[in-house]
Amino acid sequence: MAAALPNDRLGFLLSFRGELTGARIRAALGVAGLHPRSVMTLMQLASGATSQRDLAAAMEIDPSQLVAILNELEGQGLAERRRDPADRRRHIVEITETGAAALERVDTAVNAAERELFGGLTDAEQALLRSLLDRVVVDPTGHDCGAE
Amino acid sequence: MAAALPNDRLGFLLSFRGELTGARIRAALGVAGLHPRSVMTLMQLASGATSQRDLAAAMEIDPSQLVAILNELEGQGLAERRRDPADRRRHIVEITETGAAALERVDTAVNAAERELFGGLTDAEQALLRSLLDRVVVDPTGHDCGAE
DNA sequence: TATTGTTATACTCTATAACTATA
DNA sequence: TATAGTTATAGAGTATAACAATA
Repeated sequence: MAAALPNDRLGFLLSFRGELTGARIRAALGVAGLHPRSVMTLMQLASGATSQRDLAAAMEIDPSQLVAILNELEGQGLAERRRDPADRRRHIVEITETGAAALERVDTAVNAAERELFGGLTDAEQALLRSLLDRVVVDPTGHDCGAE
Repeated sequence: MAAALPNDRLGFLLSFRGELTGARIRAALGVAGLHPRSVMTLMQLASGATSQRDLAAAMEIDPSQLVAILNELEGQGLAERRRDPADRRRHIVEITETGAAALERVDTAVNAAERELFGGLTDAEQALLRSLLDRVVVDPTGHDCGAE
């Protein structure tokens, strides 16, 4: 018997809709002329200044990848690196006022994107969708399923 | 004011859960030792034989990308190419019996993955999630969101 | 001249390891 | 010796253009 078609499967549906939603969100993140990864970094920095090591850990990326992102952000005046006087190996990374302003423009664009994506759902339905999604993939531990 | 944090936004939640779900599904697709793209190709071929051009169009990938996928599938005996006698430019692509058997193993693995992902939800809740997801991104006009 | 499949090229992303400067 | 940041290199994935065979 034929295997179930992708479009009939809830897992595929969630994966594909998530991909479309991600693409729409990423397009909104680009309003400030920034890469999505740069915006995600600014969002992290908005919570407070940190070292590059901690920042990379929070974003779950390798510290070496963060270098290029921060170079770009610093070149655009959206973030700043300065040496930690207490440990001169460390960089303290901070968002600038310009960076915070860019983040606000991005925020407005993301709000618009979400209205567009979820505008067909009532507030109650959006809350329901959120609660259902929160109960998916509840236990990612156990199998790393080496998709290598 | 500070921008909303990613985790507070339904768009980010859907995107991230979709990504996790996709990773779990792709791991399941790998049970037959195949790349996800190869499995997706076999799934398309299960609907019937086509030319490479039509197959690429159905999968929304470039025909040149399909070449490597079919080389792999043919090398493993899971699909076959033969010239179309009516138009010798064309290749007719078909799934083999071995390919169909591999697809069934994959199907079983995907079923298991979906039980794992959505097992915390009742059947009614799964149906609800499906219907809510179907109503997201209902109007991609203006943006190029052409999934299916 | 147009179309089908193929090859070649280039660009992005990512993962990893080696290097520097500090501790 | 260990750590923070940086640089360099290689791999996967993808997008595009050029190409040969056929119509």
